[in-house]
Amino acid sequence: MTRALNPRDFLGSSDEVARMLIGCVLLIDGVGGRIVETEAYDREDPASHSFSGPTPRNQAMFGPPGRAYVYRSYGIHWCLNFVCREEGHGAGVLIRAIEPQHGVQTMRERRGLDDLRLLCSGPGRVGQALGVTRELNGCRLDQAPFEVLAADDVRQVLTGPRIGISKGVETHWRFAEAGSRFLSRPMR
DNA sequence: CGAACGATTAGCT
DNA sequence: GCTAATCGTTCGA
Repeated sequence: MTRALNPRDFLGSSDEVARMLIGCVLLIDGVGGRIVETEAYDREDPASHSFSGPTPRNQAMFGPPGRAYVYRSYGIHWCLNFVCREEGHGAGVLIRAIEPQHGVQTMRERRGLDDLRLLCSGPGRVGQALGVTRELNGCRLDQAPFEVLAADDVRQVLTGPRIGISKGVETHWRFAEAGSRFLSRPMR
């Protein structure tokens, strides 16, 4: 039996939650799979959207934990975060890569690709494959259309520097499942 | 109000 | 490896 995560599971610091999420299963309307790569962000973190305080875009990051924070990246991609820590803090975990398991055909159609390895290996790709849109911003992760299931097996988690940021480079808050073929980039 | 800049990706060299 | 695509958000004047 796999347990569904509830808001209490997201009370930890963003790096703790980001590590915990590796191996958990994320589904949106039944489509998704195993989370294999995450990154943590926090209010006291110059790389974070929340660093300069609440704005219209990042308000979900300052809302209750256990909900989604969705933002548009480079004017093109929808990226999905899980809000964590206490309400008002501004902490979150970016879902960077998933191992496709459920609704693979739907994901292939949304992505216009067949290659399993390229379906969800990057935050923008995850958004497209799982059908993430602005409407999901602020939605609870323990209610439809979301399902987040606790990891049922433990594998080694690697850490390293986050990708695509210019500040906070020294904070190694990227987490990935060791040996996964579905990472956005290999973990050194 | 204008302008710079992304928590990226795909496609080409 | 390099860069265009593409547009909402943020910040300075």
